[in-house]
Amino acid sequence: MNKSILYKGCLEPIILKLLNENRRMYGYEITQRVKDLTKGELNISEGALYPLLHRLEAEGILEAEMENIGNRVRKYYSLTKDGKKQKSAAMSELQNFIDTLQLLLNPKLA
Amino acid sequence: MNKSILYKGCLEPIILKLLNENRRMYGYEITQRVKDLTKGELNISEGALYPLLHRLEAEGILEAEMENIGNRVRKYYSLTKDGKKQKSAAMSELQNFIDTLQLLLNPKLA
DNA sequence: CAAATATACATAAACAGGTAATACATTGGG
DNA sequence: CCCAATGTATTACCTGTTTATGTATATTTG
Repeated sequence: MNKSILYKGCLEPIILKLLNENRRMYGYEITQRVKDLTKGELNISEGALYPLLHRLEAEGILEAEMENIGNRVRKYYSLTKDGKKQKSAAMSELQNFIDTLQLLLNPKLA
Repeated sequence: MNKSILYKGCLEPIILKLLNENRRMYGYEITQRVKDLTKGELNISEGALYPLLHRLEAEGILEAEMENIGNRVRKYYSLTKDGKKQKSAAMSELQNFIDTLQLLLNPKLA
């Protein structure tokens, strides 16, 4: 039905991966990067993104620094030391998930 | 966190695929088959499975026939003609989802 | 120059699809 | 004889989304 529901639970590992590769990013930048990387397939909504970033910051997985760009404020996020461990765990979980799906879709190649 | 949440939305296409390959299956059989195929990784809970089977039957995607096995009753499900179309749609959605995830995990191979 | 669009963050309500627990009944093995 | 496995089913709850709304600045376009 609604294919976007498939992405439930994927957002966190995606963000951790992007932050691992890019050192620091701000929210809007993440949405655009993801849209770009997925050729428009995946559009992260703000209602999903910002609460998640706040939660990850509260959990000590991310740390944030504000920066003024003209009259605007940007909030840059980056991985903490804990976040890097968390990132590895999240990535292998996601990889495992994909592998398991592949087992289901194509048992013969297992 | 909870990796099982990743599988949200995957249950329907998985069931349609299994029924497409096996002509007819009953609920418990589906849970065991999935557990088997995924080497114990994915355990479908009854609270997820039965409501979904009922919904798909109500939507005309599946049809059911009861069968007595000794003193027990089994409910076999199979795809309707509509269900076979639905199955194709669901499978390509799931494949697209996996491809998109791969784009995110490994942009260089895209 | 006004209007539309893009940038940028944030929050609340509603929703969907799960989990976990519970229930009930039959069957087979130790 | 009890307990695990088989088999269908329902319910309360949880979680991570979507959708809608709000605020504000910057840039493009007719």
